[in-house]
Amino acid sequence: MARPYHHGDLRTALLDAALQAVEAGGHASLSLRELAAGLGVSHAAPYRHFANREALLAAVASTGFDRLAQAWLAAWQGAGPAGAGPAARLRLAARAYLGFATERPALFRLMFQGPAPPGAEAAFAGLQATMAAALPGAAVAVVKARSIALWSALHGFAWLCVEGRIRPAMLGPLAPGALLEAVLDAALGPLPAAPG
Amino acid sequence: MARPYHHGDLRTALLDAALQAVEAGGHASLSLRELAAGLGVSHAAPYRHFANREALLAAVASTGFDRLAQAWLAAWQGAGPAGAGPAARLRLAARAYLGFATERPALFRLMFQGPAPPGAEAAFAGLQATMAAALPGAAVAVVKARSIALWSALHGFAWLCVEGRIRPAMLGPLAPGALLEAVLDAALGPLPAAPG
DNA sequence: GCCGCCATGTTGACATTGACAACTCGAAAC
DNA sequence: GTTTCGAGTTGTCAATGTCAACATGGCGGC
Repeated sequence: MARPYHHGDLRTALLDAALQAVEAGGHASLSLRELAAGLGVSHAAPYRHFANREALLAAVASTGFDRLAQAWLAAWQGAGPAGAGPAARLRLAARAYLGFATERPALFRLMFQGPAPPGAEAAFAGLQATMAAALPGAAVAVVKARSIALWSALHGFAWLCVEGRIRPAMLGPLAPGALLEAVLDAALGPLPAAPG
Repeated sequence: MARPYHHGDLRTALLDAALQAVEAGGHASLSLRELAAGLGVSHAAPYRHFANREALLAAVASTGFDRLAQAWLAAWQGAGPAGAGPAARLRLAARAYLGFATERPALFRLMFQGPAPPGAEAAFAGLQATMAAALPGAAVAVVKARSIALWSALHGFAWLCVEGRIRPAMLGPLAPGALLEAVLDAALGPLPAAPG
């Protein structure tokens, strides 16, 4: 069965393969030629679908943001014991953010480097919407400030973990679980309790 | 005046040039050959002093951590109105961290990518020492947890700013200055007031 | 049913780069 | 004065991103 001249859906095939390659070896070692060879097309075929290497990586990063936003919203909407208050749900979403980063470290690294790909702002908008729901009646400026503070703390902790910058030797008597809770407390800040 | 066969101090010359090149164009576009040509040596000369490109970049990152630690300690030790309490001094140090990141964005990006270069842990140790001074009598585990929470929040905010992920359009009615203060408040957390 | 268009792939080429091997220079040690 | 060896050079190779020129074949218009 000879391959047809036209691949059929090379664009999505490239995206899938690139995502896999990034997760496997990091975006730095991704080679367009290797990718093309793996899909059985010539080394210049990818240029029919992406202007250059950077554009392909940006597309991969974009799908990463879609997944991250999805994970965040799923944790916020679906989960938690019935009747859990916004504070508890926000904490679950924050855990989802950290879980995403630690489960897909290479994708996470790619997502937050270079110019923001499409989807990045939408992901933050999701975070902000949940923060608004957790702070009923708060002023817009307050919600935005708290959202960025939360995002910063979560992102910083995730990044430092993913890059291996928080070494067990640095923790001393502090248990990793306790550290996680302390970081979450600081990141989330004061929140109103669950409504009775 | 013919150049002597031996450069004299090629290693430090390479480090200086690499630092400049990184700050000018980012570490991704740094080329060993270009660097060597700029210093008037052959394209293979750098390999006598650094195992590979990565090793040179790691050395640059290491000096970056030295400077960051220095900036942090200087802000903590030297500055502030006389008699300022630990909380105010810690806030100044935090501002110094953010200032470092925004003034040398490309170096900052390099420093926090890949394996931690020598000097990275010492820089964090400096942060932790100041936190310990700002929380007199606190348990070691508490100091460590608070230090990492502070580091995470600062680093996350700095990174998002440096990468242009916090766009003015996202702020709405929130003034940038107010955002900075809010992030600092959240990052620093509750601290004891200045001693009478 | 035939034909031409053009998106999609292919081949070929080029410059750049990181990296290694083999050679050479010259300053310092003896 | 000779030797040694760190430091720099030349030459080379493979891999890669990118572009230009060409080939293919499916689809719409006739």
